Amino acid sequence: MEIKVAIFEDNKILRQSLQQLIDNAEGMVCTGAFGDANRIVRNIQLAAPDVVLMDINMPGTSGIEAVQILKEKFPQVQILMQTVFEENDKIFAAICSGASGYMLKKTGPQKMIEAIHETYQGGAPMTASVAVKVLQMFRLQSPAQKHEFVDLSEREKEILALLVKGKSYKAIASDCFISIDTVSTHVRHIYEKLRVHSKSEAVAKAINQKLV
Amino acid sequence: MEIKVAIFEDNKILRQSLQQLIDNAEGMVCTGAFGDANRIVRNIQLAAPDVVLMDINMPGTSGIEAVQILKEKFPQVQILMQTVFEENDKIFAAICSGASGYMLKKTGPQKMIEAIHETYQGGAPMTASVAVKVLQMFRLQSPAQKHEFVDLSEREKEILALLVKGKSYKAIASDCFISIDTVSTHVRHIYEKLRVHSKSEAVAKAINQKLV
DNA sequence: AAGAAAATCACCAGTTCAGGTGATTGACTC
DNA sequence: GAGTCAATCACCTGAACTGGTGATTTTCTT
Repeated sequence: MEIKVAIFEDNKILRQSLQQLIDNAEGMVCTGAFGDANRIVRNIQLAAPDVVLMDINMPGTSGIEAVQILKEKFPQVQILMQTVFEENDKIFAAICSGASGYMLKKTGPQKMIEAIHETYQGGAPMTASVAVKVLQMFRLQSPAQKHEFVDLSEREKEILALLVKGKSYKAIASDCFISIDTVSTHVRHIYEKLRVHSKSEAVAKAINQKLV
Repeated sequence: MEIKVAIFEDNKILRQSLQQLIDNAEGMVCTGAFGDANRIVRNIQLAAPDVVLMDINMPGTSGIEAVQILKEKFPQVQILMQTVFEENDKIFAAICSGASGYMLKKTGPQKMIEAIHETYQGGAPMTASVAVKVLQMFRLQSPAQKHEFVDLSEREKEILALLVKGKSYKAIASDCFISIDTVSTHVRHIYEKLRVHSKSEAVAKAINQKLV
């Protein structure tokens, strides 16, 4: 069975050459080529593709929005993003929206065909430079916190969590069935352990260090 | 100039066949092949490689630890991880420690040579299944929050940032060279826009939605 | 059984905050 | 030129918070 591919690309020349490339390739066929993503739902129903080639910059509905719509309505369709520039935030947004792969347009035809096959098989083809950026973003996101080892008691953690939610001492007292003075004492202990001196510092530290 | 490659791999057969593969390939040479990462600093100094092939599971110093050591002492060396299994946490740890690429051992020789070249050129070669896992992890980590689009003025963002740092109105007033009453007014506007009613709620929202 | 730690309560003084009203200036828009 | 909005300042009240003291009970460790 051939892989059915749909193309969304506003540049007519590029769109037609992609269509040719795909139709001439072994094992795949282009079932639709569109200049924008405006009537995407209907167009996808018409083309019934396995894989979608999606340009990220298009007039009207952007490629990113299109991915979100597609992934919601046709989650089985695999999406391969195409772009000229390697913008961090675009890459980030596309991946989070559910794109499977991310190729630069300067990619050669042979590599492009390979990428489509890989996408169809559930892979995640990425242009080298994009892969590097993804790993970089990955590293930035996670290792931020060096757990300073704050040893809060259960009760203190509970109260800290309520503080983070924005509750007042009074509300916490009633939530925990304790007096407001007790809350105040716990909070003081929390401040000592976190080495802070206000509610907002405590909240910031709690979130940043994932204590809650 | 040939690419100098060092191998860390506890399985002798595999180590030797990798060495042969590299020595027979165009444009690269194996300058060291080691069965463990125990004396890694000295071994790296001896081999002076551009690219290191690192097995993730080794007796003694693990591949992950070795990556951390290498990236600290020889940050210019690119590291290509090799493993039999696709364990999420291992992949995660290797990437965060600074590995450039991540290939399964079942990868064919031709692909392996390509991956080494790509690593040397600053790329991030990944076996398809690994790339998919990375993107999955990526999606899990970030998309928790739907940016509610809060339109704070520059001044308000500035003050919100100081609130997050745990500063009091008085401290903010003196930092911004404005009166405490003005701070209070700005804070009130911030609360309205964020639809919160206390400093700690505002701080929590600011951090969670990355407004600062 | 002694000691430590957690959880609870109380009182208190001074500070800070939340939210309400009202007002001025300058920049930008229609 | 009228209207809007950001930024600024002022005054006020009641509520909330910070941090200090001291004390009791339960639970866990040694």
